This record gives sequence, C-alpha cells and structure tokens, in this order.
Amino acid sequence: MLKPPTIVDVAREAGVSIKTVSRVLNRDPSVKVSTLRRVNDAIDELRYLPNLAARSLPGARNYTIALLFENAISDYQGKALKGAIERCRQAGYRVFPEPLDVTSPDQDEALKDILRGLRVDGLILVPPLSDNPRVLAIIDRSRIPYVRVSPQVDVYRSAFVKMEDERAVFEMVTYLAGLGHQRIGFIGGNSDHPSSSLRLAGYRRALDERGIAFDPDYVEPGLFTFPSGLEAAERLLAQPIPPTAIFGANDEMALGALAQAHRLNLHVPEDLSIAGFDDSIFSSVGWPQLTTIRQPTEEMAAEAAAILIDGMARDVAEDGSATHRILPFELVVRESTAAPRARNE
Amino acid sequence: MLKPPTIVDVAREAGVSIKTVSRVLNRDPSVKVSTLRRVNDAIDELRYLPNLAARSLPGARNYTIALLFENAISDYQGKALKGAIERCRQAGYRVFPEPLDVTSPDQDEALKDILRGLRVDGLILVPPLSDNPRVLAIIDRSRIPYVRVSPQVDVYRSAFVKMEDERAVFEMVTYLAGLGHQRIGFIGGNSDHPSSSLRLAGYRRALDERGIAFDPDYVEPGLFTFPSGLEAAERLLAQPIPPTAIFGANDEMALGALAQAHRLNLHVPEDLSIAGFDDSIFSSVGWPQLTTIRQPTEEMAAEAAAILIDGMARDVAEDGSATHRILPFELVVRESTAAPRARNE
DNA sequence: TTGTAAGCGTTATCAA
DNA sequence: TTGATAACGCTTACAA
Repeated sequence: MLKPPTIVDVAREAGVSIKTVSRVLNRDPSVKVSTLRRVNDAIDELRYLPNLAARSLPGARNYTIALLFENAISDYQGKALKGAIERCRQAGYRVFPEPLDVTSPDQDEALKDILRGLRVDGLILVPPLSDNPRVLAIIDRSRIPYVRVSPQVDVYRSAFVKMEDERAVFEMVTYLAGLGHQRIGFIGGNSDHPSSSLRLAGYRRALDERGIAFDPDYVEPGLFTFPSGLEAAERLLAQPIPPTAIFGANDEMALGALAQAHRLNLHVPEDLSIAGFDDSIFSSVGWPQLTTIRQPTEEMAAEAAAILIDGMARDVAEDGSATHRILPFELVVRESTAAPRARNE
Repeated sequence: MLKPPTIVDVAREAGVSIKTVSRVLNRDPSVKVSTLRRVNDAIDELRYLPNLAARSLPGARNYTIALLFENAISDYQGKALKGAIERCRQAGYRVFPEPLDVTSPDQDEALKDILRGLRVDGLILVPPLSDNPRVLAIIDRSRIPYVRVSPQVDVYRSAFVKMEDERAVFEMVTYLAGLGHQRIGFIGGNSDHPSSSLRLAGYRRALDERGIAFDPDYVEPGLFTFPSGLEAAERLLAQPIPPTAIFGANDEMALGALAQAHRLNLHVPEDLSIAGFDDSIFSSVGWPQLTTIRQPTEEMAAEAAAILIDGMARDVAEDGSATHRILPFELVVRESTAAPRARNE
C-alpha cells in the first residue's frame, strides 16, 4: 500500500473505464446514476484522492489559486488566507500565499516572473495590494482572473468582495451619538488614501442625521499605525474643548488613542470613549478592550475564492458591472465605550 | 506567445535533447561545461520556467512543502510562513499552508486525509503543533519527512530548529538585574507547558548569578494570553512588597502586565519596568513600546525549509541526534525598561 | 451513456 | 557525456 491508488485502480474496482471515473470526478451529468454510485463506492473504498499534479498537466485547470499580499503576513492577511484556504479545501483546490515586495526596484519584473511561474487558476488580492495601480496593471496584462478584496478605487475594474464601509462607520458614529456623545473625534487615514473619504463620509452622514454640527477640528488624519493614532489623539485631546469620544478608522490607531488616554491619565470609557475598526487581534490586547467593527475578513476571502473557483471572475453583468459580493459587518461593543460624564456635556 | 515555453523549446533552442536540459535543471554534474552554458543561455533566452506539475508527476519529488499550523494564522505563524516561502522560492519550491483543527472530534482522520492528499516533500510544524503528541504520532506513521520549529519536548524525536530559549530568558533577567532591579517578577506559561520550565530555569540561573534570592511569590503562571498576563500582574503587584520589574514569557502577557500597570496608575518604566518575549507586533502597539527578545521566527522556518529541501530531515548523526539548527536571538531594548526608582530599593 | 487513444511536460531507464 | 523512449495520472478529443 505504498503507492496511493490512482484512477486506474478506481476504474478496476468499479468495473468501468477510467474515463467514466474522470467524469464522476468532474461531475459530468451524463453518468448513469447506478454507475455513479458504483464509482463513488470504489472511491470511498480505496480512499482515492485525485493527484492534482496529474490533473493540471493535461487540463485547462490547475486547481490552485494564489493569494497575493504585500510583504508581511499581518493579522488581517492571515485571516484572509485562512478563509481562502478553507473554502478552497472544500472544492479540492489549494492556495499559494505569495508575498510581494512592492518596494523593490525591480518590482515589475519580479511580479511578472511570479505570475509566469505560478500557473494558477486565479488570484486574490488583499489590501493594500487591491488598490496598487502598478500591480493591477501587470496582473491585467497577465490575463489571469483575479478578485480584489476590499478595493476602494475603481471598484468595477475587476471582480471584488467588500463590506459596507461607509455604513459601518455611520453605524458606529450613530452608536456613539446614541450614547450621548456630542463631540466625537475621528482619526481617519491619510487624505490621499481612498478609503479615508468613504469612512469620513459615513462619519459626516451620522453627524448630520443626529443633528450634530461637523467640526473639522475633530477630524485628524492618521497612517493606520499605532504611533499615528497616538499622535492624532494627542492633537484631538489638546483642543480647548476636547472630544468625549474618539473613533479610529482601524484598531491600531484606536489602540494608539488608548495609549494616549493612559498617558494623560484619562479613564476609558469614563472620561473618554474609544472605538476602533476591524476587530483585529489588537482590539482585545488593550485595556479596556475595544468596541469595534468586525470586518468579515475570512468570509470576504472565502467568497473571493468561490468566485474564482466558479469561474465568475471575468463575468460582466448586463449593466457592465463586474462580479461582486457585499458582505455584512458587525458592531462589536466591548468595554471602551460608554455614555459621557454629565459634566462633559 | 500564449503558451509558456517547455523543455522541448529549450532543447531545440540549445540544440540538445530534452534529457540534457533535464540534467541541467537537476544539476546533474555529468554535463559538459560548454553544453551547460548553451542550455542555460537558452533557458534565459526563452525565460523558461519548469512546470512544477509536470515535474512532480513522474518524479520522486513534488517541489512542495507544507507548513502545518493550528487554526488561526497568528503573527508568529505568519512570520514563519513568510520565512518558509522566501527560502522555498529560491530553491524553486512552493509552500502550502495547512491549518489543522486540533479540537475537532475526528481530528485524527482529518489529519490523515490531509497528509494523504498533500503529496509534499516535507512538513514544517510550528508551535504549538510542534509538541502535539497525537499529531506527531500520525505524521510519524505517514513517513513524510518533517521538521519542527521550537519543539520543547523530546526534541531529538525529529529534525528541528529552535533558538536558545533558556539563555534568552537568562540574558533578559540579567539585563534587568543590571539595571538595578532586585525584585523581578516572572509571568511564565502554565506549569504543564514544557517551555515554561526552560524559561523559568533561565530566570533562576540569572538570579543565582546575580546573587538574588529566588522568591516563588514573584513567579506567576500565565496562559500566553493578554488577559492571563493582566491577571498575573494583578497578583504580582498586589504583593506587600511588589516587584519593580516584570518579565512576561511572551509579548501578549507583557502587554497584559502593561495594561494592569495603567490600571494602577503606575508609570512605565519609572514605577515599573516591563519586558516581553517574542518581538511580535504586540511589542510595538503598547505604550511605551516593550523591551523584548526577538525570536528569529522567519529564519527558523527558513532553516526548517532548507533542511527539508536538502533532504536532511531524516538524517541522524553518529551520536543518534537528528538534524537540527540552533539560531541566535536578540535582546531588543525599547522604552518599557529602566532603572528602578531609588526609593524602591 | 460509455470507452479508446492521444497527449500534457517532466523524469527515469537504458542504451549509445 | 548524451539521447531515444517509456512512464507518471489525468483530461480531452473523438468514437461507439
């Protein structure tokens, strides 16, 4: 039993030709039900698993997709990878994680080489790669189908999966206002980052609906990093009339705001409410733990994989829009948010 | 130019047979230098890349290794994956990340299926899988070569890569004592976790060398999680004579200790020094940033991949020990440690 | 509804 | 030191 069983063994066991076994493997509907049963029994009996290398050699498919990401594998990217792997496993696909060094001088050539060598059925791009114009241009030319996760720019350029960004921010700010906060600080991304304007739009819409005047002094740019969040919070809290709540456009910046609060001996959430965005691992390694928005990261990557496996990445609807899925988010209330103190009002 | 070039194209271009090209690809020493040159020129000329699927079909090798990890892809596991991928790329190998659900009831069968379907040349196990006896037993039976990263138990059972755990703790504690700390708290792992005893040994040895008496009240078990670190620090700091420094056996627990310090309005590092272990992303998302031990995680996984690629995973030295590498660590001093206040002495 | 035969791009065998 | 040719396990024509 050293060698794993092949399609030939299954065919012999089931008393059919290998072509019929192949049909069963590929869900060809033209197989008689009784034959189908016998073949499936033989497959179970022998514990047969198709050899992917042998499958991809003659065929058009490779049963493989790659997940491209930028340099390090962050918490977010790890989740995406996990989601993609899980979904692929069910379909008999595998996934290659491919780290790209976007800073290297010969970036373009390196990427082309990778794409040529990969021989995959599709690509998943996760942020910030999803919006990297040079990378997108090269991939477009490679003709490999791809799906972007959480693209912000030119979303209909390709198939994509995202969540309702603007609405998530809207709900968080509405929640904070509902607690009684009138002065809500916002730490966004740097202004040239496309997602920033969307998130800011959600912030403004929530303020509008609650009848709170928009005050540009309560909006600070950040870099989606811990130190940038700390500095932004420093500026916000140095205002003559500081905010009673701060919403960071990701968890790391919110954690930075939390650190700044500690520095100023401000109690969270009594003196200051802080909310994040992502529900990353960071939201639970601060004290108190962060109220945040849970992004369906694993699910988004899983959907992206599904689109690729189903061969829909290239499809275009009648209205010209690419295949896409919008997934729901979740407001996760933890300990870092509460009603403001009366005297703050 | 739709189809990528094959070995046949290269052979034609170089004016040799495909077998000779194959020899060059596999570094067969029996190729004449002049022939070697011509073939390599043709390869460069055509930008030829071997088709891995075709390579693995007839051959004994699959040019693929898998990295097994438990459930989620943590920061640590992401780094390991990155390191393995990078090293594999250089050698023309690819890596499959394989998440294992160790909690599932049919764990064993699921793992066997995965191993059967994988068809890889080797496996890399990262903690905590490296010490999972059930997983190890099944893998041993599968006969697939494997390398463990940072095993703690029965290390010579297989090839492995690790760093000098005990000495890293020793150096950190020595560093803290050198700053003038006499009362150094230690948050270790749970006592049945094998790495705990090693790290504790390093702690005790450092105390010994500095002539500081060991006090069991300054040692608290933890679970390698943020909340467990917070609670352990709570107990340590509630002592009648609390420690002036706390060393957490990983960054998450150290971060928990940091949160507890904030809770008690203790200034770090003035009132309390805190040090972590791992140099994970967590060490830079607290305030102040943590002094820590940098584990060479990427390098360890890269070395594990190299052992597999070189086919040394099964080798046994004359003294009966398996192939292994011990990698150096690095003491990373940041802002969370300083000399204790004089009045604390 | 099922089967036969010809590849797919490599490596392995054996001969030259 | 090199080359012809048969595998490897599967899919894809093309038949039956």
